[in-house]
Amino acid sequence: MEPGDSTKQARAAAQLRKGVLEYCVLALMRDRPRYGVELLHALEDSGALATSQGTVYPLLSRLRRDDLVTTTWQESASGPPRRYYALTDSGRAALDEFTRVWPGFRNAVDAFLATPHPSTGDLA
Amino acid sequence: MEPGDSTKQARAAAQLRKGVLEYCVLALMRDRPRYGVELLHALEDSGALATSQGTVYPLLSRLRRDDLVTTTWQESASGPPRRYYALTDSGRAALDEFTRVWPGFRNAVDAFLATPHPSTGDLA
DNA sequence: CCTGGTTCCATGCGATGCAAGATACCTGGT
DNA sequence: ACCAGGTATCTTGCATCGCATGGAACCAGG
Repeated sequence: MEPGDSTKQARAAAQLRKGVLEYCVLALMRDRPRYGVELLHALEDSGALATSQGTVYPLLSRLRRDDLVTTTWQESASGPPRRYYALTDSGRAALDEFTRVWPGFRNAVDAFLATPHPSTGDLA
Repeated sequence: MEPGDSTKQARAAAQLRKGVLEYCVLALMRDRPRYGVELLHALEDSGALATSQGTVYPLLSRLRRDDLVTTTWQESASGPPRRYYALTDSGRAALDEFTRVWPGFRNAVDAFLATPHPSTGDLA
């Protein structure tokens, strides 16, 4: 996906990311603290959720503002210090919430796409 | 889900809807033309994608503006006339695009949520 | 000193969902 | 004729979010 890509497919994928990215980032921190570029690379590797720094850093700022993550600076062997992001209790709760909500949402979309007649309610 | 609901769960679901609603509405028109309130009820029935008129009508306006749907007025036996929305070729193409993109996206999110270690790339 | 790689962050724009309100049509009761 | 209630459409203003762009700081090597 090149930067200047503005095809319909890219547009659909872009809209799709909205709101989900936040929780995928939280999920990445579930095991251990991560730093910005690390998260960026993990999202890139996933393919469908690849994004840019201009998206991740404001997102991380919001997470910190809402007390979903805490941060600690840590020296790096090769490069400037890294700011590591770790889940707070609120952050873990939010992630759990999302994990509960997601399957229902996913199945609903699957139903709309799969079924020829996703049931308007009537059958007459 | 009450109107004034602002719990974390509702917030997560709201963010989730972004970008997906458009294509679910298109999917609902796949078989036959539908009118606003009909679409609204179908979304309500799905549970996870329930929304309000203030969301659906601007969305339908955008779809019409982008030539993804065409509309025709039709009398109703009980009530004011209804504006029926039908897919255009572009609309059907957009729906197909989304149908192609969605599984990859869905699986990516599933992977992030399910796996304890969604692979930062390293395995050492 | 200067180039290049790594890491962080802020600004401005466009798009989207939503609450709230406004308008119009039809039916039925008084 | 009048009014209330349900059906159906649409608009306005707000908050949020993803993203392109640009900038700043730190380290290593030539």
